[in-house]
Amino acid sequence: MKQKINGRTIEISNPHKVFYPNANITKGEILNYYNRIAEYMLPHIRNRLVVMQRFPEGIGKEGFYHKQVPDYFPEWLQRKTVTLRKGEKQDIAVVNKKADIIYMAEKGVITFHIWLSQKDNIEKPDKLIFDLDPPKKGEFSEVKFAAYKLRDLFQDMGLIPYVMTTGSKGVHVVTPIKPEYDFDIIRQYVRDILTELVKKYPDRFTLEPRKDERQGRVFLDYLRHAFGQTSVAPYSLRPIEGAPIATLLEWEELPYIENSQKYHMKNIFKRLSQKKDPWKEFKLHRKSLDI
DNA sequence: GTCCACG
DNA sequence: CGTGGACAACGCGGC
DNA sequence: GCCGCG
Ligand SMILES: [Mn+2]
Ligand SMILES: [Mn+2]
Repeated sequence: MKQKINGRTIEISNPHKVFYPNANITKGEILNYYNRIAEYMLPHIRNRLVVMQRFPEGIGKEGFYHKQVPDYFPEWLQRKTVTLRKGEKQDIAVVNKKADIIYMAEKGVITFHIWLSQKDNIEKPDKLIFDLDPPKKGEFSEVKFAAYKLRDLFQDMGLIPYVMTTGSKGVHVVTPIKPEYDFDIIRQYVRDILTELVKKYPDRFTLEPRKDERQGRVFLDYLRHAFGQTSVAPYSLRPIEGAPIATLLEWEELPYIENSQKYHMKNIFKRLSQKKDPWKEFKLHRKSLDI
């Protein structure tokens, strides 16, 4: 079977292979999903380097993260050569068009993880991302409490924070910024800010990286702010039964969200047909940080 | 999903 | 010619 | 340097 997109012909293999065993979702359905969702994804993923999380045998078998684009990927898929901390070079995939998403999905990519910077300015992130997860199963309300506190914090700084489910356990609070500072500067800056917030709520928040030291507190994960680190792309599927999706929200919806997997392959298009883009103004809301 | 050494 | 097995990430914090 | 973590 073949599909033609953006003038590229993509050969689709094994469309009937089951990728989500429990729900019986096939590779063909995943490709159909990415075909339909691409227009919503592209504004957020375009011009960014991506790490592919691949499950060529479905989520019932082991998957892997894939950064170095293999030579057998087509020449039309853009690579960006980056130098790792250890000095080695790596050719990372860049998403520019719908065909890029579909090609990667054809190669078993279920989840797209994207850089916080764009391809022409890879050293400088254009958004802040804080990853908030429940300290224990079923404590999503703690995640929401943390999200609101971060929202207030950034709004008070004159910034415009947004919120999304990750489709896994928690949420991301994402704030657009002008790409003016390197990752290391940003990370130190946000860490200092969060340290103050933790002082205010020492029994609910922590910056402790070791799980067994968190003691029921929400880890305010700021560690995505580093060169080469990624976060899940908007509208990416997750490799979890039920095919949950990282979904952009309005702050006004958050009170009614009870878990991170509320939106999934079976209900997302109903939502999209009823709701205007909750992040429509995201790029317009990039502000300078006062560092 | 693709590659390739090996039978 | 067919196929089993190899392969496909990395940066940060803290000890 | 290595482990836990995402
Ligand atoms: Mn998370
Ligand atoms: Mn295979």
